Amino acid sequence: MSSTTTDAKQRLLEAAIEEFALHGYDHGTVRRICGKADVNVNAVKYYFEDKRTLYIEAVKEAHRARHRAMPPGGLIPPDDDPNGDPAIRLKAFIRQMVTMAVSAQKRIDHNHLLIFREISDPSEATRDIVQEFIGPHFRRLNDILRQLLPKGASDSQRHMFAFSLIGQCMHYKIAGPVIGMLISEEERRQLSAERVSDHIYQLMMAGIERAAKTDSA
Amino acid sequence: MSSTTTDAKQRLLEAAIEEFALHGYDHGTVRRICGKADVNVNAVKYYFEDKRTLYIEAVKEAHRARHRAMPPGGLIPPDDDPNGDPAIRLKAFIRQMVTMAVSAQKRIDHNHLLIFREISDPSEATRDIVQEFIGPHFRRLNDILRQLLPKGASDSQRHMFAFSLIGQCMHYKIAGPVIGMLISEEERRQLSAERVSDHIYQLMMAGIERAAKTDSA
DNA sequence: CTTACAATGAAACACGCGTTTAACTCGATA
DNA sequence: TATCGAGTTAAACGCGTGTTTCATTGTAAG
Repeated sequence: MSSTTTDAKQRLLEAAIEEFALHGYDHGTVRRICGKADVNVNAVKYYFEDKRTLYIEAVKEAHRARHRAMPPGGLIPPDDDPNGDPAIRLKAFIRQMVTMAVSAQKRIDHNHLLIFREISDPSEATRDIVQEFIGPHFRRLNDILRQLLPKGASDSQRHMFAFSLIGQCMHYKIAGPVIGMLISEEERRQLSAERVSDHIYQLMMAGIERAAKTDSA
Repeated sequence: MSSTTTDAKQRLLEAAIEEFALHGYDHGTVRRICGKADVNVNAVKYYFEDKRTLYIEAVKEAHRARHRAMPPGGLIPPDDDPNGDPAIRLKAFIRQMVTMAVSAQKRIDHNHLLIFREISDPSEATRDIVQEFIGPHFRRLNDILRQLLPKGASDSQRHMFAFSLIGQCMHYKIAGPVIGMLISEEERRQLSAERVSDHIYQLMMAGIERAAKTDSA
């Protein structure tokens, strides 16, 4: 059995996910990764040729790991019925994304962190990530919005709504440190995933309803 | 006359703004900066002690430069009357921010780039930047929102509206590359600063009006 | 027992970085 | 003219990085 080799490679991958999620590709060092994985620095060349390849494989592994451990609370909820109430689906979508954005600090989910980082700081692997990982979610969001927006809404109109939603959710993660400097710590605690996601939901629904009115007018 | 010294220091600052705006603090190298400024590497120690101080001074200079070259189309329009129609002020605020976000590619404005980078990728200087530069804009936005939102709206409620606005605008810059991978190039061109800012304005106003209704109910 | 080979380990290499040192230039001043 | 000091220059230092080399281990096959 080549159990040890698989173990070492797997440990290396998981350590890389954590390292790159916390520090990004550039700031992440192979020495720290190997330290976490308890393997020699040479292992990265042995198993992955170089740092760049290790990173790409780590992102892919993070993707696979997320699909493996989907329930409960996965990104694509198993009960997201395409024929369900689109408003409820939208609310759930927002809730999940905000939770990812604001709660990634306490319950550290390196797989999610890595994806967020890829979006805000693209690397050579971003094209793959977008196609394999982000694309499906973006299409699902667009499906929901298509049902909610008036029939006459154009693709670009719908996409702007999608970007508005995504932008709001991601802002709490990306600008997290700056937000912490702009408001008091006490108020920061009040911005729970529940409150924030509800706010975004109300805002989106209000905009959608307005679009419906101006469209019919 | 100490014209040459001032020249060298100024050239260093401007080169640093460009370098840090394009590559960020970590990726920016003092050697490249000195190359652009056509000065010796030691000049950064001579004039600014070290890289970090040079960076902070560069950001401050970028701030000053923006205020110097304010009209036309500056971030804080000279005609932003605190007593003017808050809806119009909001529209202008959004328009300016979106313009910064989407047009920073063609007309390279290193000063703006530097600020955006500070928000999405904080450095040691971020605390200063937030206090001196971002804070005033954030407060101005909150002044506008305070006039538009119902009296009973809490601080955190108003702040969430502010973050929603900022998040939407910044998303077009931060997730620019990913957006380019999600939609066609033709549609990408359709997302002009005018359309996007109008969309965000409509969305925000709809949300504000809904808040007013639910508040009075 | 010997061999073969995957796996590991320790050390060094080559490079770029920020930083520092020390020498040099050159105009102002006494 | 001699002196001083601000400005500038070239070279090196110390460090951390990704990467490479080469020796060593452990295990399975011949």
